[in-house]
Amino acid sequence: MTDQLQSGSPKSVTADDVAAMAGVSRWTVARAFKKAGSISAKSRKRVMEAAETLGYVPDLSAASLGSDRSNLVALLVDDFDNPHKLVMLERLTRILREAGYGTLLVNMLGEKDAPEALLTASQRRVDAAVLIGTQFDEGIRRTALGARRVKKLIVFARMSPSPDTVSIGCDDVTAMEEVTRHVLARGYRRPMYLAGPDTESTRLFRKETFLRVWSAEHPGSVPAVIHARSYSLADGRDCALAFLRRLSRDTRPDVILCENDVLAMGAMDAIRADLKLRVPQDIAVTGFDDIPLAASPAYDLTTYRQPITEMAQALVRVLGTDGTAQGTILPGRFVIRGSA
Amino acid sequence: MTDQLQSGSPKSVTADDVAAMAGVSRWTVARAFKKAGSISAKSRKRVMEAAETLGYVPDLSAASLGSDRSNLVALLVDDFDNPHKLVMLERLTRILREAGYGTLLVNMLGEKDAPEALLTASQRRVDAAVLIGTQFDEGIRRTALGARRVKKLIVFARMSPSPDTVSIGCDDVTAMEEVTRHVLARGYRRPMYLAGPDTESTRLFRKETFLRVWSAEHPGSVPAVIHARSYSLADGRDCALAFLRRLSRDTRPDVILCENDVLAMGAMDAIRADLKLRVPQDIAVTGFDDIPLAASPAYDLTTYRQPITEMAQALVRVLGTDGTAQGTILPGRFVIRGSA
DNA sequence: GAAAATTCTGCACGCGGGTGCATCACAGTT
DNA sequence: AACTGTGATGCACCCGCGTGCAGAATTTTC
Repeated sequence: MTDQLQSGSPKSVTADDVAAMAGVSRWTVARAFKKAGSISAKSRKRVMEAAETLGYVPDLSAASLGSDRSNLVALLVDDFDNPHKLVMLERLTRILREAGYGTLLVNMLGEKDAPEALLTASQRRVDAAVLIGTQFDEGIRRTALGARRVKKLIVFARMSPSPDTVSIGCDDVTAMEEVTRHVLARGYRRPMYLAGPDTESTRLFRKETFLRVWSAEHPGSVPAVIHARSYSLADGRDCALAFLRRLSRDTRPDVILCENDVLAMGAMDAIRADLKLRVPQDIAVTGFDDIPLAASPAYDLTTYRQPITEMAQALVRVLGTDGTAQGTILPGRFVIRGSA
Repeated sequence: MTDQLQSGSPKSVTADDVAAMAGVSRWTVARAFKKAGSISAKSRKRVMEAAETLGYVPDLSAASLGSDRSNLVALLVDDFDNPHKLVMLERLTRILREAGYGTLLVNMLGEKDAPEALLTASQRRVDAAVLIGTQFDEGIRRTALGARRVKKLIVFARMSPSPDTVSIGCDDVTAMEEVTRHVLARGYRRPMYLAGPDTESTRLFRKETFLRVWSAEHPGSVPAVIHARSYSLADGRDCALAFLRRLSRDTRPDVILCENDVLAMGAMDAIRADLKLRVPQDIAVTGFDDIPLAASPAYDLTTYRQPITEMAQALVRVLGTDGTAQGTILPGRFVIRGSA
């Protein structure tokens, strides 16, 4: 029993073995495994039975050598601090697998690492490289041009302006309009915006939309905007605290709109644990993403849920498209809870 | 620019192209790319320069066809509800990549799906399949025996009794002894244990260790043990609430030890939001894993950190071992915060 | 019932590179 | 100057399957 796993069968079973057993040629075996293969029902049955008893499964890495598609997509992630990434990974791996794709998970260690990360993906002949909520894409795009094996570059949960990448994301503009209107309707007067790192490559329109809608309603008033060093709980807390601590009761904001839930939770930690204030009575907070913990009574965060499932389905559609595919922008859902 | 990505170069550059440019044979090119290749410094330099200008990178899926190793490992995950998985994925993908391995992320949708999940992995000729904190492994082990292409089956962050799998995990026994002693030292008298699903295949020794240590100190007293339906925030909360709600101030536990942080947070939500009690004054709570949010003041959870980095390094070592490798049990670190 | 239109089926060749061995060049020996 | 040992290099063959096409087996048509 012990070594069955190691040396159960010296060589793995190939299409030839199945062909021999079924009394057909290797190519007929291959046809039996393609849904569109022109093959008689009889021999397909024979082949499938032989494959079953032999435990044969086609070798995809060999298959991708001959054909020009591997049914493999690389998921490039650069920020594992955000629990929302786990939601995305779950949905993407599930839906991609159901559509017949394998997923290669590549950890981008930093901006300088991006080209190499893409390279390792291209070495596996991926059908597409998907940047998941990545902050930088311009440099990556250029290396993608170099790595000829990357056939498609897809930006997921972000909007890329590059003409040769496909973006699939949530409709940030509509979303943030809704959030801002809600904040306006609740009568808040001194808003503040807590954004992520202030890099020009960030392609979110949340901040801009908020400022636009707010200013339209309150001409002349310019909300404060601060940028956290990273999208992490600790940085969100530090950043919010550093800003709020210097303000008096009258000058401090009465609502903080945050670029995502993690920053929002950090801000809530600062407000409650550090400043000993209450949410939402003293300062209200909104987030973005609706990560699982946002629903916990410990935060009870008003936030906006991205349509991850629909976005993943759109991704599958793009993968199936041969030519130049269209990007997709999908509406999410505003989730009102107690924090604002 | 737009279509460079699509059709930049009709065919990708192969070792032959590099060989032609460097004036050597294809095999010399291959040697230049292996660290141990017997090749003269001069021709290696020529080859590398040619490869550089041509933008050549060896094709790993072709390489894995010829050799018997693919430098690819499959990560099988069945529970994306736990943020701790994200920590594991980050560490594993990082360290595996640094060691030259690619990672295939496979979402196991449920217990019945496990065999098929393993199959899809084996179709890519993975060097190993790693079960990450998976609840079931016995059934999987059997299918692994069937799927001859899976050369190694590794159980990560769990202990599997199967002789033909390699387990890499945290020393649960020592860990839980430490947690229990801490609880004892703090003078708690009516403990309760909140465990995950009660399946026999769960290979954690936390519950058993807690009961053993506690009973040794308090002979005769048998702590209550309840099982949540899943390792999710909501189930932890529901389960804890259902149990606690029926108890009076005198009979309810004064400390709840939870099998992981997510359950602990769920329990804290039940205690504070539902029962309007305080943590730790009314009921203390401990977790396990030390997920990032455990450090937030909103939970401030006393917990135990698994040595993920060391575990990932141990995994790399096992992958490099050709014969039957040894499992590894590593010590973690007890993290005392305010919740207990 | 024969000819024509359709399936089926088999095959040569290729994908990009690995393995093991045979060959070759060059340095050191006698 | 002929000889040997060692490292460098080239080559045949293989990995497991896809593609495109030609030949065989059916089915359809008149």
